[in-house]
Amino acid sequence: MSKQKPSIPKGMRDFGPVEMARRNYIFTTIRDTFRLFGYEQLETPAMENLSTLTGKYGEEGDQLLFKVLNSGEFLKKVNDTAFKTGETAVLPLLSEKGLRYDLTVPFARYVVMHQNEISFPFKRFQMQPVWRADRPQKGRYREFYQCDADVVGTDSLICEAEIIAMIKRVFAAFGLADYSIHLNNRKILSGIAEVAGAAGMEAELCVAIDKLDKIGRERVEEELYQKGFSQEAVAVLAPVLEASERSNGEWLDFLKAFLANSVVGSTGLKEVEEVLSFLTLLGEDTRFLTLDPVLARGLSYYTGAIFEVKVSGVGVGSVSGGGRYDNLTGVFGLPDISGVGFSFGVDRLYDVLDALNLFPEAQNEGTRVMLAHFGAEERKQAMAYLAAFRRAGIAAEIYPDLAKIKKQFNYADKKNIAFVAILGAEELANGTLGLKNMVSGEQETLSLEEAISRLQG
RNA sequence: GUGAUUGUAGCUCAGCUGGUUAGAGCGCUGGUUUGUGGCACCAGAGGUCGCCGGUUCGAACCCGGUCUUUCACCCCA
Repeated sequence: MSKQKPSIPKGMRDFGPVEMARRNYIFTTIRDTFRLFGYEQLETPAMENLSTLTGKYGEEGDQLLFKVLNSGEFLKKVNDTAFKTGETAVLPLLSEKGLRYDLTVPFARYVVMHQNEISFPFKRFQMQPVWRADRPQKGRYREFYQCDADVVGTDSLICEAEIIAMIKRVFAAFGLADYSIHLNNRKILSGIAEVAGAAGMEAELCVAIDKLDKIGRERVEEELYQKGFSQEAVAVLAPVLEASERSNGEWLDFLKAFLANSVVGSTGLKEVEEVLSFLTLLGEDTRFLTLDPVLARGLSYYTGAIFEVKVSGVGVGSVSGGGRYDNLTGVFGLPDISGVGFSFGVDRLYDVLDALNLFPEAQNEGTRVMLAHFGAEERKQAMAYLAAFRRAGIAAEIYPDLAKIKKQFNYADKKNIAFVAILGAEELANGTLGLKNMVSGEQETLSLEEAISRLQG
């Protein structure tokens, strides 16, 4: 065996103890919030049948799926004709499983498979990694975690209001004060397209319009022309694209007039207003909430509300997003189930909290006391103390090797252990132990009971 | 998928127009200190210069390929 340099696949990461402590802080905060709002946890397998995944994320999405090679003689099924036909013919013969691309589609699959056991509305959350084979870059990885919460089986806009409330709760818990929840509605986008006389070109309109804050009005208009929008259409869109920032109220007034002749558009607007009023009933103000009719988001399956959360002042993309999808389970044979959901991007939240220095100081979540010993006899006695500490609920460990006391202290110091309990010949004879506070440097000689109460304090 | 970019010790990085034995800081190991960590001083270990190939008398340095890093585009958490 030749030596090989250890490495991990592109775009994937290890998480060390410090990172894990911080990630768990994020997970715990989000999980507590989901539970507080009545969501139940679900997990689905890392792999799904490829047929479950393909065609759900558009052509681009299919390209980004990680496919898993069939086990056994995976070439057996590939014959000459298939091989000559090319990838599209060969792929299904080679691979029938793939890694999940998001949590929403597996959830939809789950709902359909278990429709008879589920009582609707069904509220679940799911926190698991997903995989995408795109090129990694800032804040984008090939393996990353999503924390999804979805409700299916109701079209009540209370769900939308609650999603906003949950986002606010989570962000408040993190101490984030400068962020905004962008809210839009797919029907408003449809209405805008309709008013512009480009009813069939919603998708193109969305992709272009969504980039407004990123590339500016002129380049959006350029792109619209490129995609075949007429002069008149772009002219009609002008007041929407105007850079001047409107307040939520101003947007509502503007849209009421702008969408007056569009039935869908007006419906969308009504939905937004209803979400806002439910939010008020929940006792939530509209701080952090930005009406953003230009927000489109990529995924094409949204049919109602659309959310996206951006944190200001850090170069990280959106940290959370979601929306309502009216017919997600339709492709799996269960029509007319409306759902709404959203997702926190843990990895991006991590970057945000890190950049803003918002992680709490690592509290004493590690070992509280380490037992150090001067020899084999002392170590034996230390084992008894070790067990006693643990019975008392004190996180304790023993230095496992017979080593110089200096080395043992060094270990405790590196690991930020608060106390070291020392056992030497003297302590052994007296039935005591030396307890040293590693921060203050103070040391006292105590009985086991005294040490326990000191450590519990 | 397109266009750039990065790779030298465990980590962060020097390394001149190609020249003989590739360096620093931090960390690590040992010692000053056989009952005490952090601080200081001393000593030491540690590198196929990402990998493969090419040019050259000679390559960490130049060229090609490949992997990886980072960034923009597309798209997206």
